[in-house]
Amino acid sequence: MPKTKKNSSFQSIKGMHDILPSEQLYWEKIRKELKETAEAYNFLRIDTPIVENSDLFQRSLGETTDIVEKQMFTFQSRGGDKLTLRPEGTAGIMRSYIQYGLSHLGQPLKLYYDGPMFRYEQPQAGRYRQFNQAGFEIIGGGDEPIYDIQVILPIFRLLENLKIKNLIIHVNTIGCKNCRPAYRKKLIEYYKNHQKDLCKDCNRRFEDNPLRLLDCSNSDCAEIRKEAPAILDDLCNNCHKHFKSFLEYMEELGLPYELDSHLVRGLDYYNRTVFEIFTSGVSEEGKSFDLALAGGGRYDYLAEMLGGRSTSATGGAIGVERIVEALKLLKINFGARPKAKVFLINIGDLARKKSLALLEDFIRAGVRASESLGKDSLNAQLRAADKEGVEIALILGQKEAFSDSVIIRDMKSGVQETVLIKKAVAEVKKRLK
RNA sequence: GUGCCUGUGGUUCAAUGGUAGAACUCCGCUCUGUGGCAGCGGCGACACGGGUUCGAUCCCCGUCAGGCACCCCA
Repeated sequence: MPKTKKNSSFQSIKGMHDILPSEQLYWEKIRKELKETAEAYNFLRIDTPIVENSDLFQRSLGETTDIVEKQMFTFQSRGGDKLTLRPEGTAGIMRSYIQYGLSHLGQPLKLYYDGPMFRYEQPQAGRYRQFNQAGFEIIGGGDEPIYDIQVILPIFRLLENLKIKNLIIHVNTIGCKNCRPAYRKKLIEYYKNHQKDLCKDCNRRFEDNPLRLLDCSNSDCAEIRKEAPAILDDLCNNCHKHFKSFLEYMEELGLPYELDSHLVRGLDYYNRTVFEIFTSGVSEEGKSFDLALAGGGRYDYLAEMLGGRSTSATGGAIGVERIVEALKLLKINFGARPKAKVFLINIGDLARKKSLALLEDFIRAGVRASESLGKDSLNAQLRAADKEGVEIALILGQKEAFSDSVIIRDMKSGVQETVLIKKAVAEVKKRLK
């Protein structure tokens, strides 16, 4: 047969990765911890669609944010609606909250979720175009800082339970609609005099999003920033009290935090408390890393922005791929997948027919069993059994098939015994004890 | 979107301006009813397109993909 040369083959879309069987242990563990943590802290699960109206994100995230300007996967439906693959989880949840009047479920309402998000970005380490976030939201019930803490706590505990070390919570406040505009003005005022010394990115930020001037890493800009007004000095009374109280809770709980006056989140819907959680360290290969694992903040204006009643809210999300990345860097493993205990070997047509039914008996009895029905030789099948590391092999050959019996072979000792097929499950169970 | 680096079997790596070799994995045989070891064998690759050349996997350009950094963020 002449070989046909493939001149094209499919591969996954840029920035969208497969989670292969070899990685699934991480994901299973994370999902399990997420569910347990969320339930321990009384959060209710919510799942919202992956696709929403583009307007939902435009209005909630802000027209001039990077996400809306250039990172959304937007398309038109056959009906002509402009739709977008969700770039984050909060907007959809708030939409659902308003749509179904979820305030009736009680206030505050604590919700959690996890699922894929989409952003059209340049992929690199720990950054994908399709990625998974797990998040916690607390909606309604007032804007007390204790709710900010109640979002940070489960996120932090979840990371802790996954054995991720060196966690540090960067916190800041970005004020409210009363004090932020004044501060913004002051900031612009200050930077206007230094505009010519700023890097070109900062000149762009100056126009679009002045708060972002605060986290440029350019050394000249950093120099200028030293003298820049700090928002902490310009908070209104309420915001000041709010943040102070928030910090007191952090202290009280002994959570490792760091005041980071440059932390300003990119999305418009945030106000007051903002936070990001990092882990850092040195991998076994000697590579040092500093990973942002989670982030969030208060978003008291979002409900109104979406046409709902004014409702306080706060939340945060974890980047699941980032966690997997951290677990790999830290060489954290969670044990192996449970293996099959029994391997069923068959030789000959009659035996093969009977072995399938026998396999069913084991599955129904809750004994993990494996087989290699496609192989013919006893050797090959024993080898396969050995590779799977089973304790017991069942050999169903022609002779046995005729007498409705089967050989039970202890793989370690090599001791064998022939029993009737209908007694096989019971006999094997006895041995596995 | 920008800059730098990189694309050779499933994986990790070689070699070469005259179309490629190994290790591991996988499959088979030795062993047609008894595994692990060993020996032997098999499947399997130059990302794609164009250019230079008698001839390109190698040199050049483009595309795509990956890595890193910026931007931004999870």
